Amino acid sequence: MTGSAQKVLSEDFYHRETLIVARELLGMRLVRMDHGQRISGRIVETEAYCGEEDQGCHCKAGRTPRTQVMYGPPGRAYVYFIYGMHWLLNFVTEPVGQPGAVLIRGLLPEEGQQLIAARRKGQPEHRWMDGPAKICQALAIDGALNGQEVCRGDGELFVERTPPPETRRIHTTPRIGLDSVPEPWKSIPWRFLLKGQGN
DNA sequence: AGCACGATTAACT
DNA sequence: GTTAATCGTGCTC
Repeated sequence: MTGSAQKVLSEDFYHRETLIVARELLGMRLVRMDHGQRISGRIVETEAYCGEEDQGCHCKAGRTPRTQVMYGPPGRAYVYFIYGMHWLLNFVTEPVGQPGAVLIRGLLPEEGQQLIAARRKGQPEHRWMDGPAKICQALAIDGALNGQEVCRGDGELFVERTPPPETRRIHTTPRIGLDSVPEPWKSIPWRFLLKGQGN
């Protein structure tokens, strides 16, 4: 086993409460393999979507072709299309049969800047991946990755463990874009942000 | 078979 | 602060 493989978050990491996974993903390094080259960034913003009871979660509709992957094993990508033009990346959490996912909303670029710049044409570096759809654009992520394992170092997409950030750098707010979702789901603070370096 | 709406973004004023 | 762009999904008829 190589050194880098040991740093890759395994299925066990995702096989936990969605809120825990969303919080602990902050600071970790998301890696996208692009034709043998690494594109990566530190995760600085996430949101938790927690099962059928959560009226902000797609799983409120139950098991459908779209939500199927969230009911499957953890450590998979849930990638879906929205607003007729954008892809969004999530990681599936919780045991099989218990749906949940963490939306990746913000990354600070670390590797592959040249490749990112080519896809985020004309944008300044601090705007490259400061939104969930921008991440998918920068990392060339679309529906083809839906359902793929993200807990293997030899995959196209995975996360590497980093030293945990200081607790005081972690902030929470309500989730974004759930205006028509009923309370308490609309206001519950399930958005997690890592502050303090570059944001 | 048809339709309303959305876990967004960029480009406006 | 506002708005258009654009289409898959899930619900209704």
